Amino acid sequence: MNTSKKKRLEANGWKVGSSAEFLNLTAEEAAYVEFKVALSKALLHLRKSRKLTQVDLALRINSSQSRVAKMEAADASVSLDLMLRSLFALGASRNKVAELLKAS
Amino acid sequence: MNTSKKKRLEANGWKVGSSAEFLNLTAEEAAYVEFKVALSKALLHLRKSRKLTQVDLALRINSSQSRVAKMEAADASVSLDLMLRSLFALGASRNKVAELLKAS
DNA sequence: ATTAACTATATCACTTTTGACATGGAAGTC
DNA sequence: GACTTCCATGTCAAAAGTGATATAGTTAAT
Repeated sequence: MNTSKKKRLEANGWKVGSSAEFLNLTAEEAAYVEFKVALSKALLHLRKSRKLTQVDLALRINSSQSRVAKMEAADASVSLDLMLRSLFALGASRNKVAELLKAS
Repeated sequence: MNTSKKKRLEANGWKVGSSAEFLNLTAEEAAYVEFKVALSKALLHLRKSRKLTQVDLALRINSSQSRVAKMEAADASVSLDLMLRSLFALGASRNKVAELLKAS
């Protein structure tokens, strides 16, 4: 990973280790981040397809517009739990979610 | 839902509402729980197939044996984040996880 | 150029999740 | 029985995630 990418990740709150520890974490950490990004895209698309605003969705899940925005930005401060709960709140089935998660 | 099931869920820390609020939450909450259970089963099977003990896995993910046990029990106190991170730590790919999540 | 509607980003008190630890139970070995 | 290995469950201080709020940026319409 180059320095600028590392900087970018760190700037968004992602912990980026180094050396051996870094190498150990990379594969699973990368998978985690990719997974989160896939969820964020799915969320955005599903929300749009439902013709809802971020505020609409926030109300449905008892959250706030800012949190929805962060979910869709795959921000490090949001959990996969919240993102998945949101997808389910938008009516996505478990199978649908599984489908959405497949690598593009 | 009958009373005994409700009691069981509550005893394990699941919040079970009632009346209208209860009805609203059911579908997505059910999807969430089913999702978590699917992950817990996948975790158990993957760990076993790798011939690892709960302690082994705990060490790999910088967690503890008790947390792993709770993950495999789909305990309410564990996040999907931790469970997914664990799956990735066991070498599961995003596609593999998507596959595992399909309803049986 | 204003206004209105929607989204992005930052901060913070409060809540939930966490690893660690303790302990008990189950299944096997000697 | 005593010992070992593995898993289940409870508790708790510390860490991470949360909704709320504020505010700024964007897009479109009049």
